[in-house]
Amino acid sequence: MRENKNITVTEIARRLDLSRSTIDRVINERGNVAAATKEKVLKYIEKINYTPNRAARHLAKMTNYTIAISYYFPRKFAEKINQGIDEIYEELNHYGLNIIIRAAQSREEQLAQIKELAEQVDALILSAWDKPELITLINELVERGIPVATFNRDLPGSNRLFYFGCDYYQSGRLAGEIIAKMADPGKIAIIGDPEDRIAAQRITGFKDVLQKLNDFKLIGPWEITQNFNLTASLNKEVVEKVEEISLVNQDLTAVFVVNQTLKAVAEAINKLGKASQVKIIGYDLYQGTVKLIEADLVQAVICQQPFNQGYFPLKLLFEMLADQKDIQTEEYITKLEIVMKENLCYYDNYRGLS
Amino acid sequence: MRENKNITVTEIARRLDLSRSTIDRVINERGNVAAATKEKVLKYIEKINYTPNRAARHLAKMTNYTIAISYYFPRKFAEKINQGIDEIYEELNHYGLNIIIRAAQSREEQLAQIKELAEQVDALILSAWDKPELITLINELVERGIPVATFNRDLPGSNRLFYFGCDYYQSGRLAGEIIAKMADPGKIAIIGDPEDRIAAQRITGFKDVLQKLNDFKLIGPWEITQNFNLTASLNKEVVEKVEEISLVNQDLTAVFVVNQTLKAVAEAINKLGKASQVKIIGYDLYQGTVKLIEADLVQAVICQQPFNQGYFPLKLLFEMLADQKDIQTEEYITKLEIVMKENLCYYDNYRGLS
DNA sequence: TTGTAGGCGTTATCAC
DNA sequence: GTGATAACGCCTACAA
Repeated sequence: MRENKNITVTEIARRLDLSRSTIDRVINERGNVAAATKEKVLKYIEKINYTPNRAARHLAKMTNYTIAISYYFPRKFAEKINQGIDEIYEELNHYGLNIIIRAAQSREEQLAQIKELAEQVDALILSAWDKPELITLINELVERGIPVATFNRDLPGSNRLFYFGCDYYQSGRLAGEIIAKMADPGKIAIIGDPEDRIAAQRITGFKDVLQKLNDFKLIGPWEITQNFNLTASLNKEVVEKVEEISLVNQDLTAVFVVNQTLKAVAEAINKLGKASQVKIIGYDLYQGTVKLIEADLVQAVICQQPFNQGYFPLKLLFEMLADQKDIQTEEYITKLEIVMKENLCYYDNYRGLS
Repeated sequence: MRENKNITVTEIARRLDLSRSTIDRVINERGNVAAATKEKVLKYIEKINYTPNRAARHLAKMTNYTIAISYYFPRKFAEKINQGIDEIYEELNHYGLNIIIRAAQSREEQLAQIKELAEQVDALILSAWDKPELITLINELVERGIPVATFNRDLPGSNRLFYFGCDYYQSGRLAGEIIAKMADPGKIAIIGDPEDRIAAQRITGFKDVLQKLNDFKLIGPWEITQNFNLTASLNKEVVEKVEEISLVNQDLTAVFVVNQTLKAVAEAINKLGKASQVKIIGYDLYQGTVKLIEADLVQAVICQQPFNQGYFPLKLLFEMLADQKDIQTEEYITKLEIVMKENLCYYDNYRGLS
């Protein structure tokens, strides 16, 4: 049984025969309290397990914090992030949370936006590509006392307060396990850009799981540049590349797609009539992915809780600013979720909770 | 950009040249307001999109609601439920939420507990087995104005306000899909008690997915009574049954375990040296399940967000009571999550968020 | 070093 | 019908 004792500062003051402000001084460490008094108050507070009433505190302080979020994501992924942002805004705007969202269309635009945002916010949350210039900027902000957190993509080398997102190495391992359990013995092609830090981590994890199994031989990775706005020509390039791979490797039984070319890859395999023979695994739900899973062209996709990635960084930072809550860890690692046909309904346009 | 406008009742009163009380009467529909005045106020409120400050409201109302939770679960599952309960208590106890948890050791004990709880709470949340007596009791409570919600196990035929938990039919379908993707062609044994409503739903879903595939033949279900405290003798009974099934069906390639006998089943298959040939799928993480997955004796397990099942029913009911928020649907369906070796770390002793 | 007083935005009670 | 006025628990001057 958890019960609200409802003891107030006034009540404590009455019982200890002191004034409310003295209690307040002790609680909020404002100084100017006799050692003996302080001791007495602390002891009593400890004893009755007092915690200040959040509603009253917010009301009295009338704090107002503006937190900005900057990212550069594919549309469908951004939508899910935004759902999380909307939810936490709904919960906390009455306690003084203001949010600025800046969705960039390119990496360059993003850097400019962050510079601009820095002047008008109490905290910053961003998902950005590694860039020495950006790291310097972030460290400057932190120096200036503006807390910065990263989400989805961490920024190694920077002094960001914490990272909220998935473990990409582990997500590679998970993909490896799924393929090992579903694919027939044979060759597995890896599609992705190992120049990209995150893709590289995934590929490493993937290899670590599969290389010790005798059933499979890994080929690739084939570099296909990561691009959110898959153009027709790029799409064609992917299709041709996959066709070639499949032709050269007749014993191809799986494709591991690390970037956003999942749709093109699946279409190529399907066109060759090899859909039932070649298993395809990828990441995240982008435009078109849903249909591929429904059509059994893609066996599974690994997701990383985009809703939470929008929701929690804001919550954590706001509670730090407004309630002096501590950040518990510098890495909040999100769950890796396996999405297949029969649980797809919970990930695509899911209007349920969390 | 989402920004806090911070318009107060006092401000509205000033602008409309009325008193705060009048504004309050309109907002909270207390009556005694001239039609014209009311109209004017409503229009203005609509225009500026006013919503009352939650902190101030909580402070002024000083509401105090006690919500009780009653369940009867295996230990490890209950632990996860409790984590969710703790979290929401942490968040809302300052706004007047008190919680009573009653974990029963048997169905009979649970019924008695619910009767007792009914006298001292503002709302009730329960996960209980179907029982005409219980349905009558619940309906009585609802009649008396005490909202009742179900979680994990719904109570069909009752007037509960909402159900929060998973779709068991769909969880059966998902198990079917996983097995279809992982198992070699052959026979699939179903272990579970079809007398139990939930097991029956899972089995139906499972069959609906697999029966149309030619690769597999379903056998069973074998009734093994559901029991949370798997005794040594029951364990032995399961092992013997599985050995027999495996012996009679040499082309057994998968076992679908609907109840808590997962560990016994896996041990039996392992003892027969058929672990690599026979894939095993089950539900939830119980004592011992983790080790089975790590040892590749169980391929995957389907989970249903136990944390959320503890967290959200309380949140929803409290916000209904304290903030007059509406319950949006009478069925909040939780995600079905696939847990395998490489994402097991996020489900077992996971100290991350959500 | 300690105490007093007023206010945050809302609700509730009373008087006009 | 309407308008004062006093809470709720905490914080922040300012006074003693």
